[in-house]
Amino acid sequence: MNVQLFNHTNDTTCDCCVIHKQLVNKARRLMPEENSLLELADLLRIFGDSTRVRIISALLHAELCVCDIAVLLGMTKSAISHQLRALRQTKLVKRRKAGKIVYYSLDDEHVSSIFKLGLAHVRERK
Amino acid sequence: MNVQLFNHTNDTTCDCCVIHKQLVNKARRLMPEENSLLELADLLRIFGDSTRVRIISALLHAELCVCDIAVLLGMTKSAISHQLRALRQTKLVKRRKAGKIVYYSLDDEHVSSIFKLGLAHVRERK
DNA sequence: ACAATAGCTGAATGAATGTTCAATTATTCA
DNA sequence: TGAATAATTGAACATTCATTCAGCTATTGT
Repeated sequence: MNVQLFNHTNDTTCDCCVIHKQLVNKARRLMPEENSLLELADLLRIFGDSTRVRIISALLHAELCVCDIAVLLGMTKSAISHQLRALRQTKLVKRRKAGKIVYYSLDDEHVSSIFKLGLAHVRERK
Repeated sequence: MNVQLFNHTNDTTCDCCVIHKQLVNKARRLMPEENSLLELADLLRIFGDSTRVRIISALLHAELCVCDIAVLLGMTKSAISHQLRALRQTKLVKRRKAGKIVYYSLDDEHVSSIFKLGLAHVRERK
Protein backbone atom coordinates (compact mmCIF):
# COMPACT_ATOMS: atom_id res chain seq x y z
CA MET A 1 0.00 0.00 0.00
CA ASN A 2 1.13 3.51 -0.85
CA VAL A 3 4.28 2.11 -2.37
CA GLN A 4 6.10 4.54 -4.60
CA LEU A 5 5.95 3.04 -8.05
CA PHE A 6 7.93 5.53 -10.09
CA ASN A 7 6.18 4.63 -13.31
CA HIS A 8 7.41 7.36 -15.56
CA THR A 9 4.75 8.10 -18.10
CA ASN A 10 5.33 10.11 -21.24
CA ASP A 11 2.44 12.31 -20.25
CA THR A 12 3.73 15.78 -20.93
CA THR A 13 1.08 17.36 -18.76
CA CYS A 14 2.88 16.30 -15.59
CA ASP A 15 6.59 16.50 -14.93
CA CYS A 16 6.59 13.93 -12.16
CA CYS A 17 6.10 10.26 -11.38
CA VAL A 18 2.80 8.60 -10.69
CA ILE A 19 3.24 8.09 -7.00
CA HIS A 20 0.14 6.09 -6.12
CA LYS A 21 -1.02 4.43 -9.29
CA GLN A 22 -3.62 2.16 -7.73
CA LEU A 23 -5.27 4.98 -5.82
CA VAL A 24 -5.34 7.08 -8.96
CA ASN A 25 -6.95 4.27 -10.92
CA LYS A 26 -9.49 3.72 -8.19
CA ALA A 27 -10.34 7.42 -8.12
CA ARG A 28 -10.68 7.42 -11.88
CA ARG A 29 -13.01 4.43 -11.75
CA LEU A 30 -15.25 5.88 -9.08
CA MET A 31 -15.46 9.38 -10.51
CA PRO A 32 -18.85 10.37 -11.95
CA GLU A 33 -19.05 10.92 -15.68
CA GLU A 34 -17.43 14.11 -16.93
CA ASN A 35 -20.74 15.68 -17.87
CA SER A 36 -22.25 15.32 -14.42
CA LEU A 37 -19.22 16.96 -12.89
CA LEU A 38 -19.44 19.84 -15.34
CA GLU A 39 -23.09 20.38 -14.50
CA LEU A 40 -22.34 20.16 -10.79
CA ALA A 41 -19.60 22.78 -11.16
CA ASP A 42 -22.02 24.98 -13.07
CA LEU A 43 -24.68 24.62 -10.41
CA LEU A 44 -22.36 25.56 -7.57
CA ARG A 45 -20.74 28.38 -9.50
CA ILE A 46 -24.14 29.95 -10.10
CA PHE A 47 -25.03 29.38 -6.46
CA GLY A 48 -21.74 30.88 -5.33
CA ASP A 49 -22.24 34.58 -5.99
CA SER A 50 -23.07 37.04 -3.23
CA THR A 51 -26.03 38.56 -5.05
CA ARG A 52 -27.48 35.18 -5.97
CA VAL A 53 -26.88 33.76 -2.49
CA ARG A 54 -28.79 36.69 -1.04
CA ILE A 55 -31.62 36.10 -3.51
CA ILE A 56 -31.81 32.44 -2.51
CA SER A 57 -31.65 33.41 1.14
CA ALA A 58 -34.61 35.74 0.66
CA LEU A 59 -36.61 33.04 -1.11
CA LEU A 60 -36.04 30.55 1.70
CA HIS A 61 -39.04 31.86 3.62
CA ALA A 62 -41.25 33.51 1.04
CA GLU A 63 -42.16 33.67 -2.61
CA LEU A 64 -41.17 37.12 -3.89
CA CYS A 65 -41.48 39.15 -7.07
CA VAL A 66 -38.58 40.77 -8.90
CA CYS A 67 -39.37 44.18 -7.45
CA ASP A 68 -39.44 42.83 -3.89
CA ILE A 69 -36.00 41.33 -4.31
CA ALA A 70 -34.63 44.48 -5.94
CA VAL A 71 -35.81 46.63 -3.03
CA LEU A 72 -34.64 44.09 -0.45
CA LEU A 73 -31.13 43.95 -1.88
CA GLY A 74 -30.95 47.59 -2.92
CA MET A 75 -30.28 46.79 -6.56
CA THR A 76 -31.94 47.49 -9.89
CA LYS A 77 -34.63 45.23 -11.26
CA SER A 78 -32.45 44.68 -14.30
CA ALA A 79 -29.55 43.33 -12.30
CA ILE A 80 -31.87 41.07 -10.31
CA SER A 81 -33.59 39.85 -13.45
CA HIS A 82 -30.26 38.88 -15.00
CA GLN A 83 -29.32 36.88 -11.92
CA LEU A 84 -32.74 35.27 -11.67
CA ARG A 85 -32.33 34.01 -15.21
CA ALA A 86 -29.06 32.31 -14.26
CA LEU A 87 -30.72 30.81 -11.19
CA ARG A 88 -33.63 29.64 -13.31
CA GLN A 89 -31.40 28.03 -15.94
CA THR A 90 -29.72 25.92 -13.30
CA LYS A 91 -33.11 25.09 -11.79
CA LEU A 92 -32.27 26.75 -8.50
CA VAL A 93 -35.44 28.86 -8.64
CA LYS A 94 -38.73 28.62 -10.50
CA ARG A 95 -41.26 31.29 -11.45
CA ARG A 96 -44.96 31.80 -11.53
CA LYS A 97 -46.64 34.54 -13.50
CA ALA A 98 -49.63 36.45 -12.13
CA GLY A 99 -50.54 39.25 -14.50
CA LYS A 100 -47.67 41.68 -14.81
CA ILE A 101 -45.99 40.29 -11.74
CA VAL A 102 -43.64 37.31 -11.77
CA TYR A 103 -43.17 35.45 -8.51
CA TYR A 104 -39.99 33.53 -7.82
CA SER A 105 -39.42 30.70 -5.36
CA LEU A 106 -36.86 27.99 -4.74
CA ASP A 107 -37.12 25.12 -7.19
CA ASP A 108 -36.81 22.16 -4.85
CA GLU A 109 -35.58 20.92 -1.49
CA HIS A 110 -31.98 20.45 -2.66
CA VAL A 111 -31.52 24.20 -2.85
CA SER A 112 -32.33 24.95 0.77
CA SER A 113 -30.41 21.84 1.84
CA ILE A 114 -27.25 23.01 0.07
CA PHE A 115 -27.76 26.50 1.48
CA LYS A 116 -28.05 25.20 5.04
CA LEU A 117 -25.13 22.80 4.70
CA GLY A 118 -22.92 25.51 3.28
CA LEU A 119 -23.90 27.93 6.00
CA ALA A 120 -23.15 25.32 8.65
CA HIS A 121 -19.76 24.78 7.06
CA VAL A 122 -18.70 28.42 7.09
CA ARG A 123 -19.93 28.81 10.67
CA GLU A 124 -18.15 25.75 12.02
CA ARG A 125 -14.77 26.33 10.40
CA LYS A 126 -12.92 28.55 12.84
CA MET B 1 -52.07 39.43 2.34
CA ASN B 2 -50.24 40.16 -0.84
CA VAL B 3 -51.96 43.51 -1.03
CA GLN B 4 -50.31 45.95 -3.38
CA LEU B 5 -49.16 48.78 -1.18
CA PHE B 6 -47.69 51.18 -3.70
CA ASN B 7 -45.40 52.76 -1.16
CA HIS B 8 -43.24 54.82 -3.43
CA THR B 9 -39.82 55.09 -1.87
CA ASN B 10 -37.20 57.55 -2.97
CA ASP B 11 -34.76 54.69 -3.32
CA THR B 12 -33.04 55.39 -6.59
CA THR B 13 -31.81 51.82 -6.89
CA CYS B 14 -35.27 50.61 -7.87
CA ASP B 15 -37.67 52.32 -10.24
CA CYS B 16 -40.74 50.52 -8.95
CA CYS B 17 -43.12 50.24 -6.02
CA VAL B 18 -42.64 48.00 -3.03
CA ILE B 19 -45.22 45.42 -3.86
CA HIS B 20 -45.13 43.16 -0.81
CA LYS B 21 -43.67 45.21 1.98
CA GLN B 22 -44.42 42.78 4.81
CA LEU B 23 -42.85 39.85 2.99
CA VAL B 24 -39.79 41.94 2.23
CA ASN B 25 -39.47 42.95 5.85
CA LYS B 26 -39.87 39.36 6.97
CA ALA B 27 -37.21 38.22 4.53
CA ARG B 28 -34.91 40.98 5.72
CA ARG B 29 -35.44 39.93 9.35
CA LEU B 30 -34.77 36.26 8.72
CA MET B 31 -31.75 36.71 6.48
CA PRO B 32 -28.40 35.64 7.97
CA GLU B 33 -25.90 38.37 8.67
CA GLU B 34 -24.20 39.83 5.60
CA ASN B 35 -20.84 38.34 6.47
CA SER B 36 -22.11 34.78 6.64
CA LEU B 37 -23.73 35.16 3.25
CA LEU B 38 -20.49 36.50 1.78
CA GLU B 39 -18.56 33.56 3.17
CA LEU B 40 -21.18 31.14 1.91
CA ALA B 41 -20.99 32.67 -1.56
CA ASP B 42 -17.20 32.38 -1.43
CA LEU B 43 -17.38 28.75 -0.39
CA LEU B 44 -19.74 27.76 -3.18
CA ARG B 45 -17.91 29.82 -5.78
CA ILE B 46 -14.68 28.02 -4.98
CA PHE B 47 -16.53 24.71 -5.00
CA GLY B 48 -18.14 25.55 -8.33
CA ASP B 49 -15.27 25.19 -10.78
CA SER B 50 -14.86 22.15 -12.99
CA THR B 51 -11.23 21.57 -12.04
CA ARG B 52 -11.91 21.94 -8.34
CA VAL B 53 -15.04 19.80 -8.49
CA ARG B 54 -13.00 17.05 -10.11
CA ILE B 55 -10.35 17.38 -7.40
CA ILE B 56 -12.99 17.06 -4.70
CA SER B 57 -14.54 14.13 -6.54
CA ALA B 58 -11.17 12.39 -6.58
CA LEU B 59 -10.66 13.00 -2.88
CA LEU B 60 -14.05 11.50 -2.00
CA HIS B 61 -12.60 8.00 -1.87
CA ALA B 62 -8.89 8.46 -1.22
CA GLU B 63 -6.25 10.77 0.14
CA LEU B 64 -4.03 11.83 -2.78
CA CYS B 65 -0.86 13.83 -3.34
CA VAL B 66 -0.55 16.76 -5.74
CA CYS B 67 1.15 14.62 -8.35
CA ASP B 68 -1.60 11.99 -8.23
CA ILE B 69 -4.24 14.60 -8.85
CA ALA B 70 -2.22 16.20 -11.65
CA VAL B 71 -1.89 12.86 -13.45
CA LEU B 72 -5.51 11.94 -12.82
CA LEU B 73 -6.82 15.19 -14.28
CA GLY B 74 -4.15 15.53 -16.97
CA MET B 75 -3.00 18.92 -15.74
CA THR B 76 0.22 20.44 -14.44
CA LYS B 77 1.18 20.26 -10.78
CA SER B 78 1.28 24.03 -10.74
CA ALA B 79 -2.31 24.40 -11.86
CA ILE B 80 -3.43 21.81 -9.33
CA SER B 81 -1.44 23.43 -6.56
CA HIS B 82 -3.05 26.77 -7.24
CA GLN B 83 -6.51 25.25 -7.01
CA LEU B 84 -5.66 23.26 -3.91
CA ARG B 85 -4.70 26.47 -2.20
CA ALA B 86 -8.10 27.96 -2.97
CA LEU B 87 -9.76 24.80 -1.69
CA ARG B 88 -7.62 24.90 1.43
CA GLN B 89 -8.40 28.55 2.15
CA THR B 90 -12.12 27.81 2.17
CA LYS B 91 -11.53 24.73 4.30
CA LEU B 92 -12.81 22.38 1.64
CA VAL B 93 -9.65 20.27 1.78
CA LYS B 94 -6.87 19.80 4.31
CA ARG B 95 -3.29 18.62 3.86
CA ARG B 96 -0.78 16.38 5.57
CA LYS B 97 2.93 16.50 4.88
CA ALA B 98 5.02 13.35 4.67
CA GLY B 99 8.53 14.23 3.61
CA LYS B 100 8.53 15.84 0.22
CA ILE B 101 5.00 14.64 -0.47
CA VAL B 102 1.88 16.53 0.57
CA TYR B 103 -1.33 14.53 0.88
CA TYR B 104 -4.68 16.18 0.43
CA SER B 105 -8.06 15.02 1.68
CA LEU B 106 -11.53 16.49 2.21
CA ASP B 107 -11.73 18.69 5.26
CA ASP B 108 -14.99 17.49 6.79
CA GLU B 109 -18.32 15.79 6.18
CA HIS B 110 -20.00 18.93 4.86
CA VAL B 111 -17.92 18.79 1.70
CA SER B 112 -19.02 15.34 0.59
CA SER B 113 -22.58 16.14 1.66
CA ILE B 114 -22.70 19.22 -0.53
CA PHE B 115 -21.11 17.27 -3.37
CA LYS B 116 -23.70 14.51 -3.16
CA LEU B 117 -26.64 16.89 -2.79
CA GLY B 118 -25.49 18.90 -5.78
CA LEU B 119 -24.99 15.81 -7.87
CA ALA B 120 -28.45 14.59 -6.94
CA HIS B 121 -29.85 17.96 -8.00
CA VAL B 122 -28.28 18.00 -11.44
CA ARG B 123 -29.34 14.41 -12.04
CA GLU B 124 -32.95 14.87 -11.00
CA ARG B 125 -33.63 18.08 -12.93
CA LYS B 126 -34.71 16.96 -16.37
C1' DA C 1 -56.56 52.17 -28.08
C1' DC C 2 -53.49 54.35 -24.83
C1' DA C 3 -50.81 55.20 -20.78
C1' DA C 4 -48.54 53.02 -17.03
C1' DT C 5 -45.94 49.46 -15.01
C1' DA C 6 -43.41 44.79 -14.15
C1' DG C 7 -40.14 42.40 -16.08
C1' DC C 8 -36.82 41.01 -19.73
C1' DT C 9 -32.91 41.48 -22.93
C1' DG C 10 -28.44 42.69 -25.54
C1' DA C 11 -24.35 45.27 -25.73
C1' DA C 12 -20.66 47.38 -23.30
C1' DT C 13 -17.41 47.78 -19.67
C1' DG C 14 -14.59 47.04 -15.76
C1' DA C 15 -13.40 43.53 -12.42
C1' DA C 16 -12.41 38.81 -11.18
C1' DT C 17 -10.33 34.47 -12.27
C1' DG C 18 -7.93 30.00 -14.24
C1' DT C 19 -3.84 28.49 -16.40
C1' DT C 20 0.89 28.92 -17.92
C1' DC C 21 5.63 29.88 -17.25
C1' DA C 22 9.68 30.59 -14.66
C1' DA C 23 11.65 30.70 -10.45
C1' DT C 24 11.82 29.29 -5.57
C1' DT C 25 11.36 26.46 -1.28
C1' DA C 26 11.60 22.20 1.27
C1' DT C 27 12.91 17.63 1.73
C1' DT C 28 15.34 13.24 0.72
C1' DC C 29 19.17 10.48 -0.44
C1' DA C 30 23.74 9.49 -1.84
C1' DT D 1 27.31 18.98 0.96
C1' DG D 2 25.05 18.64 -3.49
C1' DA D 3 21.84 16.65 -6.83
C1' DA D 4 17.11 15.42 -7.48
C1' DT D 5 12.31 15.92 -6.82
C1' DA D 6 7.55 17.39 -4.80
C1' DA D 7 5.31 21.29 -4.12
C1' DT D 8 4.57 26.27 -3.94
C1' DT D 9 4.53 30.95 -5.56
C1' DG D 10 4.12 35.41 -8.34
C1' DA D 11 3.44 37.67 -12.58
C1' DA D 12 1.25 37.73 -16.98
C1' DC D 13 -2.30 36.75 -20.11
C1' DA D 14 -6.71 35.46 -21.79
C1' DT D 15 -11.23 34.57 -20.58
C1' DT D 16 -15.37 34.91 -17.89
C1' DC D 17 -18.71 37.41 -15.59
C1' DA D 18 -21.70 40.97 -12.84
C1' DT D 19 -23.64 45.27 -13.38
C1' DT D 20 -25.23 49.26 -15.98
C1' DC D 21 -27.75 51.40 -19.54
C1' DA D 22 -31.11 51.82 -23.00
C1' DG D 23 -34.65 49.88 -25.18
C1' DC D 24 -38.01 46.30 -25.49
C1' DT D 25 -42.27 43.06 -24.47
C1' DA D 26 -46.32 41.83 -21.89
C1' DT D 27 -50.07 42.97 -19.13
C1' DT D 28 -53.44 45.90 -16.72
C1' DG D 29 -56.96 49.43 -16.24
C1' DT D 30 -59.25 53.35 -18.00
